[in-house]
Parts: sequence; structure tokens; C-alpha cells
Amino acid sequence: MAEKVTSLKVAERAGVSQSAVSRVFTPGASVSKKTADKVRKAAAELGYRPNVLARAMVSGKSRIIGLVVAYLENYFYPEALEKLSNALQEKGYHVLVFMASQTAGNVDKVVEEILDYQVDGIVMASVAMSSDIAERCQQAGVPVVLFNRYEDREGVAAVTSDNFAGGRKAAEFLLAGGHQRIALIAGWEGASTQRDREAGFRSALSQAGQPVFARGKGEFKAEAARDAARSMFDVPPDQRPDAVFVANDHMAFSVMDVIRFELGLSIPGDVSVVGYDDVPPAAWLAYDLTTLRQRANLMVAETVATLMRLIETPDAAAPRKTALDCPLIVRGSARVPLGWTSEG
Amino acid sequence: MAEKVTSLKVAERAGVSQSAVSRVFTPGASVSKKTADKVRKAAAELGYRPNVLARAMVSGKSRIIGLVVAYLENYFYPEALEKLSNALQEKGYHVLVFMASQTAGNVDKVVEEILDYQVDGIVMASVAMSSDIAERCQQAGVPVVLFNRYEDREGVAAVTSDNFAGGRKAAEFLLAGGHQRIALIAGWEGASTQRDREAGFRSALSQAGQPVFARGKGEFKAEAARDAARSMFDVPPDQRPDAVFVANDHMAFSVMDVIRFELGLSIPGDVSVVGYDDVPPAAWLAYDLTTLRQRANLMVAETVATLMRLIETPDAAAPRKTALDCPLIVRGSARVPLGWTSEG
DNA sequence: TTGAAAGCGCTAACAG
DNA sequence: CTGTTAGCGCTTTCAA
Repeated sequence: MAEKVTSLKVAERAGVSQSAVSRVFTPGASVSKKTADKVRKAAAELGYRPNVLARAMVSGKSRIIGLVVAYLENYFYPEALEKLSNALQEKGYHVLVFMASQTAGNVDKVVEEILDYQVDGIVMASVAMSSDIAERCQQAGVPVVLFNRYEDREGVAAVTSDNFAGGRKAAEFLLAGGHQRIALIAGWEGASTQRDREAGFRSALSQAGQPVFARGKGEFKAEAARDAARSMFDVPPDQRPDAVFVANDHMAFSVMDVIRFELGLSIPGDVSVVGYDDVPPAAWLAYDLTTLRQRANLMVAETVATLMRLIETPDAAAPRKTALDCPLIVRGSARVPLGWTSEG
Repeated sequence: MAEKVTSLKVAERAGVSQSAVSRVFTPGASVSKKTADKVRKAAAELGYRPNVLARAMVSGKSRIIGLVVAYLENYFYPEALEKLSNALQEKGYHVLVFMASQTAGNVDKVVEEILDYQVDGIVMASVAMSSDIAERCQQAGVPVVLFNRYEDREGVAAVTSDNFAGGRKAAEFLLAGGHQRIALIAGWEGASTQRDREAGFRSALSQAGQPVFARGKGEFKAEAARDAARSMFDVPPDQRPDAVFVANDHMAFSVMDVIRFELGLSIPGDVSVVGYDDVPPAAWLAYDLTTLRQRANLMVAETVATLMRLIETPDAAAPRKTALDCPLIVRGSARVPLGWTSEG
């Protein structure tokens, strides 16, 4: 392997000082065109590129963003990851990925590791944050943005969709469809998204004077949702819900599989199903799932904007919590009330 | 934000030299238990953790692996990414992700950026590698492993499944099922995976004296596959294939949608479908897709092993190309020959 | 086993 | 505008 090409080598070849080389590669530094040309020429000949790590050390800015994810089985996240990585790349940042199982201590450990890399910021997708760790980041001066989760606690920025409103819309749609026995398969109780979706759902239902006919625990996992669906629907017809709101699409698919293929019921003939997220498979015709769309584009854009604001002005006002509107995408998995059209 | 805690601060508090602190945090360095205890105590009190970047600068090892991906819509990759990241994390490495569109120059640019981070190795998933860039990495002394692709060129390590054998199995299964008009929807021609799958498929077919009844271009994209399926199947019954091998699951789903929901044909009654990858949705009952399983676990394990070998012994023998066996998973989307059982 | 000293490759004042 | 001079926080000789 060839010798390492340093700025010093380039400087020698170009006949300038080493700092001149540095300046040429530092946007906004003052260099004469003549020097710049000489340096660029020498750099090109040598194949020189600045060492990002060295730069990070002295400048204190690594241009690395740590990303913690725990849940790539939910296809909302690959999409988000892709968009996030692209958006950050455009701003000259790169993403260091850390997988975290939702285990208690694990996330904390992972965040410590992230901090070791002197990241400029952290995005936590679908993971909860202990206050210990929040403080640790604060004290390290590293801004954190929660993605698709939030903490009630002050001072932690978060970007979500408006899950409460989304839950309401699901219920309203089912109500308008004339359903009488509306059930819910909930996600993992530890998630703010789950809590808000259920709260919104319940609020609309009770406003209409209807109870939640049945409630299953899906934990945001396909397996758990399948079990929940079995005990919810494998019952005599008169005890069976005629509609179910499933707290995310990932679970909704396995719920639909149980309803149609294990129990031989028809969707939406016997049961209407509404999901949440609008991941790509929701649009596949075999599912054709009516669902609340989380707009990954917008959520990512807002996340990046928030992060940049926090990085550039660390002493800014209290970090913002954003909740983006969440359109109902009407497809074929739930009976459509007369005259109702999709919001998407 | 509190002051930065450096090894020097810890040294002062522990009453030892700064290098003593360094040694305590360097596995395998020689320190007395007494010093170690003092240092650890001081470090804990101060919340000290070594700065990975500084360490990387002097040691030349960043413990960062660059990962280039281009294709997260194919759900084989999120799975692989998750497993890869986990496996690497266990070995004390972390993954810096770079999204690359398959555009010609783009990958090269991305790899340059990766190199700027002084990564210890690079994994390229589903992206081709120009020989320019291969040389660049070589000269920078950074080992590269191709994941789910290979280059014919010597000297580039690669991990794939045995796509030729897989293609053969697909054909043999369809043949054994008694199909007379077996078609193919191909992936992107630039990919070695596509070429091998098709070659294997053709080899078994011609060995049985059958032609490829029809061939569509799916490009590994759902949209393209949909169009290909439309023109392949929306024809008079006697010109219609009775079976189709689709070069990956991602495309197979949209092909199935066209066949069943747009054209009202039955699977496997009118048409048998076989895919490739065995991504999670292939097991969802609404698709229940017979497919060749790419064992992400094994592929990732092999990738990590290869990478570690290359990192630890840079002057090792010519990098290895591995092709892992690929079992046929028999489900309901293709007619099952009598007495045939799944390999998975 | 330990401390002192010399950098890793770069940026950021500071004079000139 | 440009060169000189200090480091960034750490590992690693080299003597002691």
C-alpha cells in the first residue's frame, strides 16, 4: 500500500506552507486563486484528500450523526433510514448506525458508545431514552432528536406524526362506515406512539358513545399480533368485532392473514381493518390496506432541520416537539362510507 | 455543557501520568493492578471515556466499517444491515452508512467519502465496483468485501449465495411440477446475481430440452416487473406462460398482484410463481411465495469473517469469493411435484 | 511497571 | 493573503 498522502506532502509539492493546503480545503478560508490552483494541482496529482478524523479532532466537529434503531422489521424504518441518510449526506454529514435491542440497559450502553465517536448529534428512532442518558448527552453537548417517539420530559426534541389525530381518524372512519363492534390491537405500551394512537382512537369512539369492543396486545410485533387476532376473531360470529384498528401496518398484515386465511373470513366483508404507517406493502394489492400515512419525507426533513438548528445554535430555546399531520389513505381493507375520499 | 474529560484530567485526579491512564484503557498494556484501580476510580468519578477519534488518529485504526447500500426497498437488505451491524458491533466495530444510487459516478464518489473517514474496511451491498475504486481502496490499504454481488476481476472478496445453483433449482422445481411454458422475469442485467440466476435457470431448462417460454425485464424494480408481468400475462391463454421464475421476491410480489388482481388468474392454478431471496413477506400468507432462500445470517457471518481476516492479515492470500448454498423453500405459489419437500 | 516526550494530520489564531 | 506556531486527545517508543 502506498504512503499516506498528507497535507504536508501536498504542501511540499506545491511549494507552499502546510496551512495553505489546509485553507484550500476549508470552505470560506482566504486563499488567493494562484495558491489554490497550485495546491489543487498537487493534491490531484498525489490523490490527496483531507483526513476527516484529524479535522474532527481539532475542530471538534466530526460531521458524524449517530443513529440508534431497534426495529428494522417494521418497514417504516428502512425507508426512514434511507431518507435520513440521504438528507444528512447532502448536508455533509454521515450516519453511524447503532442497532439497539429495546432492552433496558442496552440503549444506554449504545449511546455511550456513540458519544465515544464524538458525534455532532444523535437521532434515536423508535427507542426510548432514559433521563440518565439524556443528561449524559446534554453534558457532552450533543443534541438528540427522537424520531417517531417522544418523551414527556422537557428539553428533548422529538419528531412524530400526530398520532392522537391519526387514532381519531381511524375511529371516525370506522364509525362512519357504520361499524358497531370496533376493536383495537394495540402496540407496545412503552411507546408514546402507541399510547397516543390509542388515546385518539378512544376519544373519537367514546365521543360517538361507542365502547372499544375488544382489545388485543400486539406489542408492535407480528407474532404477538397474530396471537391477539386469533383470540379476538376465533369466536362465535356474534362476539366477533366487525372492525379492527391495528396500531401499525406491520402487525396489520399478520392480523389480516389470520382473518382471511386461518379463519376464512372476508375483508372488508366480515371485518374492516385499518392500520398505521402506510409502509410500502400496505399498497400491495394482496393487502390493499387502509391506513394512516406517516409521511417519512416530512418527518425526516423535520428531524434534520431540528438537528441542524440544535447543532448550529446549541443555546437555542427549548427543543421543539413536532407532530406532523397524518392523512388517512383509503384502500380496500375497510368498508368505505358513502362519499368518503382518501386524504392522501 | 461541562468541560471535556480527557485522559490528562483523569491522570491528575488519580495522581499518575497521562500515559498510565492510556494504558489502563488499552487492552493488553502492562499496568499494575494498583495503578489500574486508581485510574478506573478516577475515570468513573469523572465519567471519562476514551476519545475514539483521537485513538484512531494515532493508532491508524478507526474501528469503523463503511457500508454502501443502494437498495433498501428490497427487504433483504434491511435484514442484512441489521445483522451486519450487530455482528460488527460485537467485534467492536461500528458501521458508517452511505446510501448510493446506482448511478455510475456516484458509487465512486461515495467510496472516496468513506475513505476520508479512515475506515478499517468497506462492505459494498448490491453495488458494483469500478476497478478505479478497487485500486483506490487497495492503495489506501482498506479491504473491501462485496455483499450479494461479485466482480469477475481478481482480488476483490465477495460473498453471495450460489445463484447459479439457485436458478437451477427454480427451473428443476418448475419442470418437476410438469410445467410446459416456463417464463422468466429477469433482474437488472448489471448484477452478477441476476446473470447467475438466469444462467442456472437456463442451464436446467435446456438440459430438459425446454426453451425459456418468455422473458421479461424486471430490473429488480417492482414497477418494471409489474409492466413486464402485464405484457407477459395479458395475452390469450394459449400464449400465456404456466409458470414464471422471478429473479427476486421484491419483484415477485408485484408480479403476483398483476396475475391475481389485475388479470383474475389463479396462483398456482393458472400460473406457478417462484421467487428469490425469501424475504419476510414471502412467508406472509397472502403471498405464500415459493422461493430460494438467501441465508442472511450465513452471508453476514461470512462477510464479517472475510473482512476480519483481511483487516488482520492485509497481505493474506487472494481474497476469497464465497457462494453459499441456497435452499428452496416450498410454499403455495407454485404447484408442488408429488413427494417434493422443502429444503429449508 | 512507569513517566517523559514525540508525534498522528489537521485547523486556528497570530503576526507579518 | 500567507507562513509560523500551537495544540486537539491519544498511543507509543524510550529510558528510568
